[in-house]
Amino acid sequence: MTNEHKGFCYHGEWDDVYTPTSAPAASYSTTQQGFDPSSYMNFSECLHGSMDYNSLTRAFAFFPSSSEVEGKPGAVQVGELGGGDVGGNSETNVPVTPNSSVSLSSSEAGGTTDSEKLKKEHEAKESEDGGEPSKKLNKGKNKKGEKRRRDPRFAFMTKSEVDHLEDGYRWRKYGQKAVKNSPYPRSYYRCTTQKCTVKKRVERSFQEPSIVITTYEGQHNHPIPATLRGNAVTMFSHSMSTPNHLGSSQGFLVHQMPPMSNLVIGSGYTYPPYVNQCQIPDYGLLQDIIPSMILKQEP
DNA sequence: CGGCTTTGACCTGCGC
DNA sequence: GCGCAGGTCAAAGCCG
Repeated sequence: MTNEHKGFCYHGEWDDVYTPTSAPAASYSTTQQGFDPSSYMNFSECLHGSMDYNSLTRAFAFFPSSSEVEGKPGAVQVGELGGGDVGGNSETNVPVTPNSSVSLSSSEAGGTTDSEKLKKEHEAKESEDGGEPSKKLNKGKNKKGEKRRRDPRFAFMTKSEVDHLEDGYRWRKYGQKAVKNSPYPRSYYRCTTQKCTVKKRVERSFQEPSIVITTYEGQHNHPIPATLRGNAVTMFSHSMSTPNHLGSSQGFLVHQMPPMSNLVIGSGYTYPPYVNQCQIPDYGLLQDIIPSMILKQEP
């Protein structure tokens, strides 16, 4: 069988989860302007702590569309990205790409938008953080009544017949849930490395069952285990960082990033919700980009 | 026996 | 306040 990397990718923070069952009110579109190849990083860097998630936004482009969110490929829902806390990754001091631009849909341009709503939610959360915790987890976690922290995340879509794609790390499945309006369950994985809190969710698009949506949450604080088959990570890293591949991949960079001027990394850490999503709209030659590590084929 | 998956129960957040 | 859905826990079972 064959697996293709679908190339959709986004990253964000907790609530900006891709949820095939929920439809956002607003849609965003991005322009197709210049791209700086030097801003690319490889996938292993994405997964590893050597790269921060904001860099990822520079490495990919993204294109969330509300009309596509209902489980279609490349459809993502982005939510709040603020919060000032990125799961302890306060080192996210990312150089800003100056000449990015974005064109927003009318729903974004005026009136009450998702971003506004999310901003309000963000403000509510901030006020909540500053005040009394309204609710507490009481299952061992958050024993001190701390509000649950949410790590930055990114996700990508992969055309694959296998749900759990090899990415170089070792994962332990800790849960599986049925997803509303989807016949396919969502699986929850944790990195098995001690003290590594990275999680990932794997689900299958119910509209395109061949597409696997993988959402990573958090950053690995350890090297990739040396148990990879065929040094796949190296291959992947090379592929992902080779401009020729990018150039030949038929629109790997079709979509441009939103204005980075809105991207404030650090203490402020506010940027528009869509900034953290990225998508590779063309699925054609992504096998050039994605190595066998991810595109591994099952017998 | 250790590591992993499965699965039901439980918890949290959110919308109505 | 209630119900729903997502997320997590943890016991039980499986497998090498």
